[in-house]
Amino acid sequence: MLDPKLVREKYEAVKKGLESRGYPLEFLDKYVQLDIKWRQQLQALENLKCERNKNAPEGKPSEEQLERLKVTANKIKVQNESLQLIEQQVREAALLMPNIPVEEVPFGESEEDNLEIKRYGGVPEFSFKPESHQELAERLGILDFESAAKVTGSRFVFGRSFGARMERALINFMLDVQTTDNSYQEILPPVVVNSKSMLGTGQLPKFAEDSFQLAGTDYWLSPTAEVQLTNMFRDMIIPEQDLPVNVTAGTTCFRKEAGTYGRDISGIIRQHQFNKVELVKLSKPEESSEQLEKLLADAESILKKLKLPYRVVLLCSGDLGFCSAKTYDIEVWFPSQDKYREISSCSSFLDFQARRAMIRYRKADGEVDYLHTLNGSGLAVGRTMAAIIENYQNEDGSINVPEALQGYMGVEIIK
RNA sequence: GGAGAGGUACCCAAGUGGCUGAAGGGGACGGUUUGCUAAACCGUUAGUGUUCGUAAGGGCAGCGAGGGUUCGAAUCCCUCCCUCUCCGCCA
Repeated sequence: MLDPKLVREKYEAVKKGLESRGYPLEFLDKYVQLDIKWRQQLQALENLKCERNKNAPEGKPSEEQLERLKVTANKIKVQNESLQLIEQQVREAALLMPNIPVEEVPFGESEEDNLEIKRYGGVPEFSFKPESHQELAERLGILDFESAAKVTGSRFVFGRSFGARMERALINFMLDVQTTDNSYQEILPPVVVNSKSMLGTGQLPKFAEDSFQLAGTDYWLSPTAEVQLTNMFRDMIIPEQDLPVNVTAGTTCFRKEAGTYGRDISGIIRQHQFNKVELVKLSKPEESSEQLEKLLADAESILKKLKLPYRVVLLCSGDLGFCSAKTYDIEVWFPSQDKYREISSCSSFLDFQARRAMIRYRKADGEVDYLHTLNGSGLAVGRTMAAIIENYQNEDGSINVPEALQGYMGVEIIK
């Protein structure tokens, strides 16, 4: 949620920011109108209540007094109903307004306009035509799409043998690195979350169709551990000296992938269920920009250790996620597709989520303010496995195990 | 799933319709005393949200959450959430 005061006082800046990401300005203006109306109605109600409180009788009121009190009470009731109506509208409008990009975010309309920041590792050269991870994995019998189609449906997969083992190895490896080298606290959260949490991190109300809701309940299958790790701190005031908070979790995530029919239909790039190691930071506002760089470096460190070639792009305004003010995507090289594909997304939300979820901090002088939230994948596990299979393939269809993973896998090669 | 008990401020806890935005205790903080510490005594201690205001400073809300009854609700009624105890079932 944007700071309502910011919208009131810096209208032009807000307008410019929202416009840059393609948000329809009539929605903004509608919100502004509602906000003005809401404040007027609020004042009216509060004046009535003030009057009531001033005239409150000490004990039992006389008949005459009672008559007057009833009149006021009725006025309050009517005014309150009118206020509630507008309040609901203004709240809804506010919850549907996206965050404003920070200054350094390049203007652009789509993926095409994202800014490449850096590349790491050369693109591997193969003396043969590299195969897709799906072809390789199915032949090796480590990924089983047929069973998944039968038991569940499309966009699900069974890992088998070293396919199952590598997924587990990667989760352990990633968590070990993040907890040991980069000092995150490891969390094992529920993967089922309630609507309030989904609202806090911005999955609701706008993106309900992207997640699975458990029938007849207020529960959702979490689409990302960002939801759990951020909402853990909902409605809390954290002492300044405890910041930054760094937490990580390896969880299973569930997404409907509505509207992606036909995209990435083969392989494990886009699944309804996947594992991800998530990194979440809570930061003092003045440090969040620096913390985003750290977060990015923490995510990158996994790819470096696995010796996978990647690049980092800074998302343009039009490609930013709803809550994000600034996002770096890390894209790993997929030889079979001859391109880089997203494997991590590292974002700073400023106080946007903190406002929704009421996550604040107390400064040394006692003042309380919203903190900044950040998160990033460190990394998407299935995609990492796919990238390893493709980048480490041999001509005979066997796959070398990256050195960093050999201890976790117990083998040097999968064949 | 069945039966019961609860949720009040940093913690414990009193409070069953107006004098309660809240007794009492603990803790914390400040002070008196003391060579220092402890003890004792005195004092302070709802943070917060929101709105009006350049500000100073007002207003309103707030006793798990949301509704309702009432001139008036921590207190009565309804729904929901959470915690605990016992029984049943279970990885």
